Amino acid sequence: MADDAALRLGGLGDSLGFLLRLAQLRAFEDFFAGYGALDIRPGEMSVLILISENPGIRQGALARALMIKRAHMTKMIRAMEDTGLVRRTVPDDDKRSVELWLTDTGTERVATLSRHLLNFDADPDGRLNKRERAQLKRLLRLYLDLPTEPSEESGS
Amino acid sequence: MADDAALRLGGLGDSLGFLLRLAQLRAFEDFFAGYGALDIRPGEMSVLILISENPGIRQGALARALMIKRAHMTKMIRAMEDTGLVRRTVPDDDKRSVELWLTDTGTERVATLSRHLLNFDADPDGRLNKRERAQLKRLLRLYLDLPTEPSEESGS
DNA sequence: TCAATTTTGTTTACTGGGAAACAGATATTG
DNA sequence: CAATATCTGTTTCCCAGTAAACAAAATTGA
Repeated sequence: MADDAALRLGGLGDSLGFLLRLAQLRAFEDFFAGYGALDIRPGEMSVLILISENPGIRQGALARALMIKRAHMTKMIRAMEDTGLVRRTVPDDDKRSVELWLTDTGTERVATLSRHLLNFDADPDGRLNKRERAQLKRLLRLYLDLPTEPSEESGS
Repeated sequence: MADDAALRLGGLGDSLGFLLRLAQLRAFEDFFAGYGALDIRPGEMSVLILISENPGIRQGALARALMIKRAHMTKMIRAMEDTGLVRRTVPDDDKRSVELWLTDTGTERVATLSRHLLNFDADPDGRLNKRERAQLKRLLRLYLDLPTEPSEESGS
Protein backbone atom coordinates (compact mmCIF):
# COMPACT_ATOMS: atom_id res chain seq x y z
CA MET A 1 0.00 0.00 0.00
CA ALA A 2 2.23 2.78 1.26
CA ASP A 3 4.94 0.66 -0.31
CA ASP A 4 4.14 2.22 -3.63
CA ALA A 5 5.13 5.62 -2.34
CA ALA A 6 8.49 4.20 -1.34
CA LEU A 7 9.28 3.16 -4.88
CA ARG A 8 12.39 4.59 -6.41
CA LEU A 9 11.79 6.00 -9.87
CA GLY A 10 15.39 6.55 -10.85
CA GLY A 11 15.89 8.55 -14.02
CA LEU A 12 12.24 8.00 -14.86
CA GLY A 13 11.06 10.59 -12.36
CA ASP A 14 12.87 13.25 -14.32
CA SER A 15 11.74 12.11 -17.74
CA LEU A 16 9.19 14.40 -19.32
CA GLY A 17 7.78 11.62 -21.45
CA PHE A 18 7.21 9.36 -18.46
CA LEU A 19 5.57 12.10 -16.44
CA LEU A 20 3.34 13.00 -19.35
CA ARG A 21 2.26 9.43 -19.85
CA LEU A 22 1.34 8.99 -16.21
CA ALA A 23 -0.39 12.34 -16.07
CA GLN A 24 -2.43 11.50 -19.12
CA LEU A 25 -3.55 8.20 -17.64
CA ARG A 26 -4.49 9.97 -14.45
CA ALA A 27 -6.39 12.65 -16.32
CA PHE A 28 -8.35 9.96 -18.13
CA GLU A 29 -9.20 8.32 -14.84
CA ASP A 30 -10.51 11.65 -13.67
CA PHE A 31 -12.37 12.01 -16.92
CA PHE A 32 -14.20 8.73 -16.53
CA ALA A 33 -14.85 9.38 -12.87
CA GLY A 34 -16.56 12.63 -13.80
CA TYR A 35 -18.19 11.54 -17.05
CA GLY A 36 -19.04 7.95 -16.26
CA ALA A 37 -22.74 8.43 -16.69
CA LEU A 38 -22.42 9.92 -20.18
CA ASP A 39 -21.02 6.86 -21.94
CA ILE A 40 -18.58 8.85 -24.04
CA ARG A 41 -14.86 8.33 -24.78
CA PRO A 42 -12.33 11.12 -24.72
CA GLY A 43 -11.52 10.46 -28.36
CA GLU A 44 -15.10 10.69 -29.51
CA MET A 45 -15.57 13.84 -27.50
CA SER A 46 -12.60 15.59 -29.07
CA VAL A 47 -13.77 14.62 -32.54
CA LEU A 48 -17.25 15.96 -31.91
CA ILE A 49 -16.00 19.22 -30.48
CA LEU A 50 -13.55 19.82 -33.31
CA ILE A 51 -16.22 19.22 -35.92
CA SER A 52 -18.52 21.51 -34.02
CA GLU A 53 -15.91 24.26 -33.97
CA ASN A 54 -14.83 23.66 -37.56
CA PRO A 55 -17.84 22.56 -39.57
CA GLY A 56 -16.89 20.89 -42.83
CA ILE A 57 -13.39 20.03 -41.62
CA ARG A 58 -11.81 17.32 -43.67
CA GLN A 59 -11.03 13.96 -42.18
CA GLY A 60 -7.30 14.23 -42.64
CA ALA A 61 -7.09 17.66 -41.04
CA LEU A 62 -9.00 16.32 -38.07
CA ALA A 63 -6.62 13.39 -37.76
CA ARG A 64 -3.60 15.69 -37.84
CA ALA A 65 -5.09 17.98 -35.23
CA LEU A 66 -5.74 15.07 -32.88
CA MET A 67 -2.46 13.37 -33.75
CA ILE A 68 -4.11 10.12 -34.72
CA LYS A 69 -3.70 8.23 -37.97
CA ARG A 70 -6.05 8.58 -40.90
CA ALA A 71 -6.69 4.84 -40.85
CA HIS A 72 -8.05 5.09 -37.35
CA MET A 73 -10.01 8.24 -38.07
CA THR A 74 -11.80 6.36 -40.83
CA LYS A 75 -13.04 3.84 -38.29
CA MET A 76 -14.04 6.41 -35.69
CA ILE A 77 -15.96 8.50 -38.18
CA ARG A 78 -17.73 5.49 -39.62
CA ALA A 79 -18.83 4.46 -36.14
CA MET A 80 -20.08 7.94 -35.38
CA GLU A 81 -21.85 8.05 -38.71
CA ASP A 82 -23.54 4.78 -37.87
CA THR A 83 -24.76 6.15 -34.55
CA GLY A 84 -26.07 9.25 -36.31
CA LEU A 85 -23.79 11.88 -34.79
CA VAL A 86 -21.84 12.85 -37.89
CA ARG A 87 -22.56 13.39 -41.57
CA ARG A 88 -20.00 13.04 -44.38
CA THR A 89 -19.97 14.91 -47.69
CA VAL A 90 -17.60 14.80 -50.65
CA PRO A 91 -16.92 18.27 -52.06
CA ASP A 92 -17.00 18.80 -55.82
CA ASP A 93 -13.65 20.54 -55.99
CA ASP A 94 -11.75 17.59 -54.49
CA LYS A 95 -13.47 14.28 -54.72
CA ARG A 96 -10.79 12.47 -52.74
CA SER A 97 -11.61 14.26 -49.56
CA VAL A 98 -14.44 13.99 -47.08
CA GLU A 99 -15.96 16.88 -45.19
CA LEU A 100 -17.51 16.33 -41.80
CA TRP A 101 -20.58 17.87 -40.24
CA LEU A 102 -22.57 17.32 -37.10
CA THR A 103 -26.09 16.07 -37.32
CA ASP A 104 -28.69 17.63 -35.05
CA THR A 105 -28.14 14.77 -32.64
CA GLY A 106 -24.41 15.44 -32.76
CA THR A 107 -24.97 19.12 -32.04
CA GLU A 108 -27.08 18.31 -29.01
CA ARG A 109 -24.46 15.92 -27.76
CA VAL A 110 -21.75 18.56 -28.03
CA ALA A 111 -23.85 21.02 -26.08
CA THR A 112 -24.20 18.53 -23.24
CA LEU A 113 -20.55 17.59 -23.32
CA SER A 114 -19.36 21.17 -23.30
CA ARG A 115 -21.36 21.92 -20.20
CA HIS A 116 -19.78 18.98 -18.42
CA LEU A 117 -16.33 19.81 -19.75
CA LEU A 118 -16.48 23.22 -18.16
CA ASN A 119 -17.66 21.85 -14.84
CA PHE A 120 -15.03 19.16 -14.90
CA ASP A 121 -12.09 21.31 -15.72
CA ALA A 122 -13.06 24.09 -13.37
CA ASP A 123 -13.10 21.73 -10.44
CA PRO A 124 -9.68 21.45 -8.85
CA ASP A 125 -9.50 17.98 -7.38
CA GLY A 126 -7.04 18.91 -4.73
CA ARG A 127 -3.75 18.12 -6.37
CA LEU A 128 -3.33 21.42 -8.16
CA ASN A 129 -4.80 24.76 -7.28
CA LYS A 130 -6.21 27.06 -9.92
CA ARG A 131 -2.99 28.91 -10.49
CA GLU A 132 -0.91 25.78 -10.87
CA ARG A 133 -3.47 24.26 -13.16
CA ALA A 134 -3.44 27.32 -15.41
CA GLN A 135 0.34 27.35 -15.41
CA LEU A 136 0.49 23.69 -16.34
CA LYS A 137 -1.87 24.21 -19.23
CA ARG A 138 0.12 27.21 -20.40
CA LEU A 139 3.33 25.18 -20.51
CA LEU A 140 1.64 22.32 -22.30
CA ARG A 141 0.31 24.67 -24.97
CA LEU A 142 3.80 26.04 -25.34
CA TYR A 143 5.20 22.54 -25.74
CA LEU A 144 2.55 21.81 -28.33
CA ASP A 145 2.97 25.00 -30.34
CA LEU A 146 -0.62 25.85 -29.62
CA PRO A 147 -1.76 29.43 -29.14
CA THR A 148 -1.07 30.26 -25.51
CA GLU A 149 -4.38 32.00 -25.19
CA PRO A 150 -7.42 29.93 -26.11
CA SER A 151 -9.09 31.85 -28.94
CA GLU A 152 -12.03 33.48 -27.21
CA GLU A 153 -13.79 35.37 -29.97
CA SER A 154 -17.38 34.28 -29.68
CA GLY A 155 -19.22 36.92 -27.66
CA SER A 156 -21.19 35.12 -25.01
CA MET B 1 -0.48 22.90 -44.04
CA ALA B 2 -0.94 26.30 -42.42
CA ASP B 3 -4.59 25.34 -42.34
CA ASP B 4 -3.94 23.26 -39.29
CA ALA B 5 -2.81 26.29 -37.36
CA ALA B 6 -6.08 27.98 -38.17
CA LEU B 7 -8.11 25.26 -36.53
CA ARG B 8 -10.38 26.28 -33.73
CA LEU B 9 -10.04 24.05 -30.70
CA GLY B 10 -13.01 25.33 -28.75
CA GLY B 11 -13.22 24.10 -25.20
CA LEU B 12 -10.65 21.46 -26.00
CA GLY B 13 -7.77 23.91 -25.93
CA ASP B 14 -8.48 24.56 -22.28
CA SER B 15 -8.94 20.93 -21.31
CA LEU B 16 -6.08 19.54 -19.27
CA GLY B 17 -6.79 16.00 -20.38
CA PHE B 18 -6.68 16.94 -24.04
CA LEU B 19 -3.46 18.88 -23.67
CA LEU B 20 -1.89 16.02 -21.76
CA ARG B 21 -2.85 13.52 -24.39
CA LEU B 22 -1.40 15.59 -27.20
CA ALA B 23 1.73 16.34 -25.22
CA GLN B 24 2.26 12.69 -24.48
CA LEU B 25 1.94 11.77 -28.14
CA ARG B 26 4.41 14.48 -29.01
CA ALA B 27 6.83 13.35 -26.34
CA PHE B 28 6.70 9.82 -27.71
CA GLU B 29 7.45 11.13 -31.17
CA ASP B 30 10.47 12.86 -29.72
CA PHE B 31 11.38 9.69 -27.91
CA PHE B 32 11.41 7.59 -31.04
CA ALA B 33 13.21 10.30 -32.96
CA GLY B 34 15.98 10.23 -30.38
CA TYR B 35 15.98 6.52 -29.61
CA GLY B 36 15.14 5.08 -32.99
CA ALA B 37 18.39 3.18 -33.26
CA LEU B 38 17.98 1.40 -29.93
CA ASP B 39 14.89 -0.65 -30.78
CA ILE B 40 13.27 -0.13 -27.40
CA ARG B 41 9.73 0.91 -26.45
CA PRO B 42 8.97 3.46 -23.78
CA GLY B 43 7.04 0.85 -21.82
CA GLU B 44 9.87 -1.66 -21.81
CA MET B 45 12.28 1.02 -20.80
CA SER B 46 10.26 2.11 -17.81
CA VAL B 47 9.88 -1.50 -16.67
CA LEU B 48 13.60 -2.12 -16.90
CA ILE B 49 14.50 1.06 -15.05
CA LEU B 50 12.00 0.42 -12.26
CA ILE B 51 13.28 -3.11 -11.73
CA SER B 52 16.81 -1.78 -11.76
CA GLU B 53 15.97 0.79 -9.10
CA ASN B 54 13.85 -1.63 -7.05
CA PRO B 55 15.33 -5.10 -7.39
CA GLY B 56 12.89 -7.80 -6.38
CA ILE B 57 9.86 -5.59 -6.93
CA ARG B 58 6.69 -7.61 -7.30
CA GLN B 59 4.79 -7.64 -10.55
CA GLY B 60 1.69 -6.03 -9.15
CA ALA B 61 3.57 -3.17 -7.53
CA LEU B 62 5.28 -2.52 -10.83
CA ALA B 63 1.95 -2.46 -12.63
CA ARG B 64 0.52 0.01 -10.12
CA ALA B 65 3.55 2.28 -10.39
CA LEU B 66 3.29 2.39 -14.17
CA MET B 67 -0.50 2.54 -14.11
CA ILE B 68 -0.95 -0.43 -16.38
CA LYS B 69 -3.05 -3.51 -15.72
CA ARG B 70 -1.66 -6.68 -14.22
CA ALA B 71 -2.89 -8.67 -17.19
CA HIS B 72 -0.72 -6.63 -19.50
CA MET B 73 2.23 -6.69 -17.14
CA THR B 74 2.13 -10.47 -17.27
CA LYS B 75 2.65 -10.34 -21.04
CA MET B 76 5.37 -7.72 -20.95
CA ILE B 77 7.34 -9.56 -18.30
CA ARG B 78 7.00 -12.87 -20.10
CA ALA B 79 8.32 -11.29 -23.29
CA MET B 80 11.24 -9.75 -21.44
CA GLU B 81 11.93 -13.02 -19.72
CA ASP B 82 11.98 -14.74 -23.09
CA THR B 83 14.51 -12.24 -24.41
CA GLY B 84 16.64 -12.75 -21.34
CA LEU B 85 16.37 -9.33 -19.76
CA VAL B 86 14.42 -10.25 -16.64
CA ARG B 87 14.35 -13.08 -14.13
CA ARG B 88 11.31 -14.08 -12.05
CA THR B 89 11.34 -15.68 -8.60
CA VAL B 90 8.57 -16.76 -6.27
CA PRO B 91 9.30 -15.89 -2.63
CA ASP B 92 8.66 -18.48 0.06
CA ASP B 93 6.65 -16.18 2.28
CA ASP B 94 4.03 -15.48 -0.40
CA LYS B 95 3.79 -18.01 -3.15
CA ARG B 96 1.18 -16.07 -5.08
CA SER B 97 3.54 -13.28 -5.91
CA VAL B 98 6.43 -12.93 -8.32
CA GLU B 99 9.58 -10.97 -7.70
CA LEU B 100 11.48 -9.43 -10.58
CA TRP B 101 15.21 -9.08 -11.12
CA LEU B 102 17.38 -7.95 -13.98
CA THR B 103 19.69 -10.43 -15.62
CA ASP B 104 23.19 -9.29 -16.48
CA THR B 105 21.97 -8.54 -19.97
CA GLY B 106 19.14 -6.51 -18.50
CA THR B 107 21.54 -4.55 -16.33
CA GLU B 108 23.70 -3.71 -19.32
CA ARG B 109 20.67 -2.60 -21.24
CA VAL B 110 19.60 -0.26 -18.45
CA ALA B 111 23.04 1.30 -18.33
CA THR B 112 22.86 2.09 -22.03
CA LEU B 113 19.34 3.39 -21.80
CA SER B 114 20.06 5.62 -18.84
CA ARG B 115 22.90 7.29 -20.69
CA HIS B 116 20.60 8.04 -23.59
CA LEU B 117 17.79 9.14 -21.32
CA LEU B 118 19.96 11.81 -19.80
CA ASN B 119 21.12 13.07 -23.17
CA PHE B 120 17.60 13.08 -24.49
CA ASP B 121 15.98 14.90 -21.65
CA ALA B 122 18.77 17.42 -21.30
CA ASP B 123 18.36 18.52 -24.88
CA PRO B 124 15.76 21.21 -25.22
CA ASP B 125 14.32 20.85 -28.68
CA GLY B 126 13.38 24.45 -29.01
CA ARG B 127 9.82 24.50 -27.75
CA LEU B 128 10.62 24.88 -24.07
CA ASN B 129 13.71 26.31 -22.51
CA LYS B 130 15.36 24.69 -19.51
CA ARG B 131 13.43 26.68 -16.97
CA GLU B 132 10.05 26.02 -18.56
CA ARG B 133 10.86 22.37 -18.93
CA ALA B 134 11.77 22.08 -15.26
CA GLN B 135 8.63 23.95 -14.27
CA LEU B 136 6.48 21.70 -16.40
CA LYS B 137 7.97 18.60 -14.81
CA ARG B 138 7.48 20.05 -11.36
CA LEU B 139 3.79 20.64 -12.00
CA LEU B 140 3.33 17.18 -13.45
CA ARG B 141 4.92 15.60 -10.38
CA LEU B 142 2.60 17.65 -8.25
CA TYR B 143 -0.39 16.47 -10.26
CA LEU B 144 0.81 12.89 -9.87
CA ASP B 145 1.50 13.05 -6.14
CA LEU B 146 5.11 12.24 -6.85
CA PRO B 147 7.95 13.69 -4.80
CA THR B 148 8.60 17.13 -6.25
CA GLU B 149 12.32 16.69 -6.01
CA PRO B 150 13.85 13.72 -7.82
CA SER B 151 15.48 11.63 -5.11
CA GLU B 152 18.95 12.60 -6.26
CA GLU B 153 20.50 16.01 -5.57
CA SER B 154 23.15 16.65 -8.15
CA GLY B 155 24.90 19.89 -9.00
CA SER B 156 23.29 23.27 -9.68
C1' DT C 1 -10.18 -24.68 13.19
C1' DC C 2 -12.14 -23.91 8.85
C1' DA C 3 -15.29 -21.51 5.73
C1' DA C 4 -15.48 -16.98 3.47
C1' DT C 5 -13.05 -13.16 1.60
C1' DT C 6 -9.15 -10.92 -0.48
C1' DT C 7 -4.94 -10.79 -3.00
C1' DT C 8 -1.82 -12.08 -6.87
C1' DG C 9 -0.98 -13.50 -11.16
C1' DT C 10 -2.81 -15.74 -15.45
C1' DT C 11 -5.88 -16.76 -19.38
C1' DT C 12 -9.21 -15.57 -22.90
C1' DA C 13 -11.72 -12.43 -25.57
C1' DC C 14 -12.16 -7.90 -26.94
C1' DT C 15 -11.04 -2.71 -28.18
C1' DG C 16 -8.17 1.22 -29.54
C1' DG C 17 -4.82 2.40 -32.52
C1' DG C 18 -0.81 1.93 -35.92
C1' DA C 19 1.89 0.10 -40.40
C1' DA C 20 1.72 -0.95 -44.82
C1' DA C 21 -0.34 -1.70 -49.15
C1' DC C 22 -3.81 0.02 -51.98
C1' DA C 23 -7.20 2.83 -55.26
C1' DG C 24 -9.04 6.86 -56.93
C1' DA C 25 -8.41 11.77 -57.49
C1' DT C 26 -5.46 15.59 -58.16
C1' DA C 27 -1.10 17.96 -59.19
C1' DT C 28 3.14 18.27 -61.69
C1' DT C 29 6.19 18.02 -65.34
C1' DG C 30 7.80 16.80 -69.83
C1' DC D 1 -1.62 16.20 -73.91
C1' DA D 2 0.43 11.85 -71.45
C1' DA D 3 3.29 10.05 -67.74
C1' DT D 4 4.52 10.38 -63.22
C1' DA D 5 4.17 11.76 -58.52
C1' DT D 6 1.48 13.11 -54.59
C1' DC D 7 -2.59 13.39 -51.74
C1' DT D 8 -6.84 11.42 -49.44
C1' DG D 9 -9.24 7.97 -47.61
C1' DT D 10 -9.77 2.90 -47.07
C1' DT D 11 -8.64 -1.92 -46.21
C1' DT D 12 -6.09 -5.60 -44.00
C1' DC D 13 -3.22 -7.25 -40.62
C1' DC D 14 -0.92 -6.60 -36.48
C1' DC D 15 0.36 -4.97 -31.57
C1' DA D 16 -0.48 -2.64 -27.05
C1' DG D 17 -3.58 -2.61 -23.54
C1' DT D 18 -8.11 -3.65 -21.04
C1' DA D 19 -12.15 -6.42 -18.98
C1' DA D 20 -13.73 -10.28 -17.00
C1' DA D 21 -13.44 -14.83 -15.34
C1' DC D 22 -10.41 -17.80 -13.06
C1' DA D 23 -7.04 -20.57 -9.80
C1' DA D 24 -3.99 -20.72 -6.15
C1' DA D 25 -2.33 -18.71 -2.09
C1' DA D 26 -3.06 -15.84 1.91
C1' DT D 27 -5.94 -13.54 5.28
C1' DT D 28 -9.89 -12.92 8.16
C1' DG D 29 -13.47 -14.02 11.29
C1' DA D 30 -16.68 -17.02 13.66
